[in-house]
Amino acid sequence: MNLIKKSLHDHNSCRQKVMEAAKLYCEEKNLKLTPVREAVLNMLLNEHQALGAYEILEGLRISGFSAQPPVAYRALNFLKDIGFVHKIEQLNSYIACYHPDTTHSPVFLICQSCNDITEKSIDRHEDEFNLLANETGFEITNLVLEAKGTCQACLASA
Amino acid sequence: MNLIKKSLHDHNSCRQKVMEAAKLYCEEKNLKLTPVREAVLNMLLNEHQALGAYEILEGLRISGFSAQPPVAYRALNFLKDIGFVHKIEQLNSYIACYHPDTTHSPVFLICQSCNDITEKSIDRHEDEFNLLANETGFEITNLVLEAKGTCQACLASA
DNA sequence: TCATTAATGTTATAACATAACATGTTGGCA
DNA sequence: TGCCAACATGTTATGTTATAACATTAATGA
Ligand SMILES: [Zn+2]
Ligand SMILES: [Zn+2]
Ligand SMILES: [Zn+2]
Ligand SMILES: [Zn+2]
Repeated sequence: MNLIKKSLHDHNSCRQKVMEAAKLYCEEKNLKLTPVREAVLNMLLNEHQALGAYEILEGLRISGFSAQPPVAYRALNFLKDIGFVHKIEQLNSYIACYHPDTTHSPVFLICQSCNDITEKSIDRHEDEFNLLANETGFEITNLVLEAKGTCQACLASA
Repeated sequence: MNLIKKSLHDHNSCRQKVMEAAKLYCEEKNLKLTPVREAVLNMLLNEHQALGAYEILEGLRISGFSAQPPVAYRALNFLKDIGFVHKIEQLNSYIACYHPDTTHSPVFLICQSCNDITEKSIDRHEDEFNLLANETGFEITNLVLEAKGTCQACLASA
């Protein structure tokens, strides 16, 4: 975990803000942010990094929830569907989104050295992908954009 | 499988061309395209679609090779490392590359309706990703770019 | 020849994910 | 209130993907 980065922002307030947003969103859409779902989101917000489903599950077990795999996967998929969690495909792991307020195509920068993951965003209507896809009449519904490499901090300390 | 597309090009010659290229490449780089590796590449070139590691394994078993998982994974990883096979992260499956001659960042268009996968390519030095990454001093070593959606043929017949 | 490296064989297990069905909870409506 | 329908959770079992670890064999080249 990138400790420098973690300390550079008011993590507590950032966590609370997103949790509030999630509650509001669910209220508006008449969806339920149940205890399990809230616990999963909270765990991901706390960690501020990608977690595997079985790590989530372990956290749920500790918190007294049922700890069978479907419990974790259901909560993760719910949160993913409403845009508050993204799946990192290359890592088979899940990460909280800190700017879920807009429809966005997340771009993940995954540092292979410190495991820190940065979420960036691209404008879906200006990106190369829709251009590429349009050439062949392909209609995009979902984009997975992940870059592996080395972050600035790790490059500097190498 | 997209039969239209498959029939639109001389698949046999395209397969042979890539296989030749792979042999040449390995010769030049002093790498060995061993029987198992060649069998795996051939299978992927024949199918012209993404296959899971265990489908590959079944093919190997039929061809008389040892059929334990590591056999398939080693061959797939070898072919991936030299750029003749790509992994589709969203599908946990593997697909042959038909233009492995240049260093390229593949972009996959995955049709959710017919399962056809189209590989496109972006210029690594002009793409948005390096711009995004550069902003934060991140150095990219590998890109995963996958779009899910609906292909032209499926859109037309819907 | 003999040491070194690369490749393959083999067993076992880890890690990730879902099917299927039972049970509980909630909220509307007769 | 009693009932139903929809949703959420609990639970068991199993499916799917991938690697660790170590033994064996094959090729390379002093
Ligand atoms: Zn996001
Ligand atoms: Zn780093
Ligand atoms: Zn390619
Ligand atoms: Zn299609």
